[in-house]
Amino acid sequence: MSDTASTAATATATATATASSTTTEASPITKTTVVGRWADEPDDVVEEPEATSTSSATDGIVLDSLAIDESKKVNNFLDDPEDANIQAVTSGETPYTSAVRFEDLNLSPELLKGLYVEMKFERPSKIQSISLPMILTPPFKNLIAQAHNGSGKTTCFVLGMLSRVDPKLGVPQALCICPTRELAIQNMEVLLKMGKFTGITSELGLPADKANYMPISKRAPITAQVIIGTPGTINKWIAAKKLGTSQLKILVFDEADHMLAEGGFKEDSVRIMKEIVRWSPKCQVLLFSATFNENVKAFVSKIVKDLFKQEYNQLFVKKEELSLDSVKQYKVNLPDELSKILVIKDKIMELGQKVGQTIIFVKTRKSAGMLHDALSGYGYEVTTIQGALTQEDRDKIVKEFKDGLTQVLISTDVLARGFDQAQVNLVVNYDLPIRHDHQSEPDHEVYLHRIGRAGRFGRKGAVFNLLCGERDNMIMEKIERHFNHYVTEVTSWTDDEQFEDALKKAGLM
DNA sequence: AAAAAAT
Repeated sequence: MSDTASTAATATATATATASSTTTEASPITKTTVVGRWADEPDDVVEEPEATSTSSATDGIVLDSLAIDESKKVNNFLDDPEDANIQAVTSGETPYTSAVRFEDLNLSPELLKGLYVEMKFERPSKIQSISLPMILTPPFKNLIAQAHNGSGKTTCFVLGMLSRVDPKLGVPQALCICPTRELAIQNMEVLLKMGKFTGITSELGLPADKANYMPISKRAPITAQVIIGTPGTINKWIAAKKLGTSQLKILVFDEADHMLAEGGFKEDSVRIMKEIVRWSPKCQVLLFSATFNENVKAFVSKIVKDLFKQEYNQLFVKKEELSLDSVKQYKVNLPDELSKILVIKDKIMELGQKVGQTIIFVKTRKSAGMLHDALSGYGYEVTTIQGALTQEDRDKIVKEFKDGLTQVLISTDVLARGFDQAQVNLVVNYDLPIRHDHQSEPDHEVYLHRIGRAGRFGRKGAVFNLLCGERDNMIMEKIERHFNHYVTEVTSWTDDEQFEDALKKAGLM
């Protein structure tokens, strides 16, 4: 806990943990047509009895400069109840004012046009209004930013990259590293759309499949201004001197906690950082994710501090406030593994299709295939994605799902993070996510990312966790405790009405 | 008894 705030200035202020936004209770924003506007978490239920006598001292929200502004009523970081659950820790003297409109950000007319015309955004979301001034105000400080799933983080760093690039300079100036091929592609799609009128050039840094393979030595040096890719390929390009790092102005890690986690992509990511800091010591670093557990948070802060030797800002959300209130979570106890398949066949397939698209998460590639075969055998149409498929197949299956041609997608954790499809209203955990070093412990972060595939941008959603046996129940309980979020039980797995009811209560029917 | 990236 005490680790992170070490470099920051130290005037503490608390965020009011008890949300006071009870005004719009009658008409929560449930429309699936919400565009580019933070529909926001509904007002809070009165759960936790005493757990919230927040110890301000340990939370360390430091709003040194902001506090000054506050007296002038310039910023609304603290006044706005909407922002109460994002904690800002700023360093140094730079004052920031949260952006009420995109016009407040000194963006180029081309970029504004992209936001309004192409993206159809209206106003910055919460994380956007807070983080964009931090990203775009000189001196360009590094930023470690946590925000809820589906709250618009991608826009923050894509806008950051697009506005830092000098269009006249035909060399790589912005680099974004992602954990999966799918996420890199998705981020590139956002970049192309948002940057449509800027003329800024970009390229994906992904491994080529066999058909398009070209030895790295024969490749021409990269001249695109923005590169988005996966760590292996980016490292390869840098090592082969095909990707110059001397003009880089901004470096982004999407899903940064995973990118810097032990057993994740830590080594690759650190290598990229070291190479870049060597040639572009003033390069701005942005680390974004919905999750930063205490371990990773400590490491991430340390590496940013040690390597880049610059001031950095931080935005964090308490884990108890990370579950989306718009996504209703359920658990179903089942007598055996076979009934998991039956419950999906009899309940999920029927009901799920009525309320939108569904993603079913499984633990292994093998169980993905087994479930797929079983459901196909029953005559249902499902598609499956996992990392062992060819790149071509992966792209095709994602595209079909995004185009709405398929309704139910079985996936390993390859899509657990970042995958953005507004029509996904239902997530099923066929297996609960568990830590691979301690099989009896849940992987809290993966759980949160998985359920965050539903309820994008304030939309309604539901999650069914399929439990089988004492161990599953224990893991579920640990997850509930960790996020301080009760998961409702569907008591009879054979009762149609209970499932229908659950979806109704989730606001989906 | 592990996902993913990539060699």
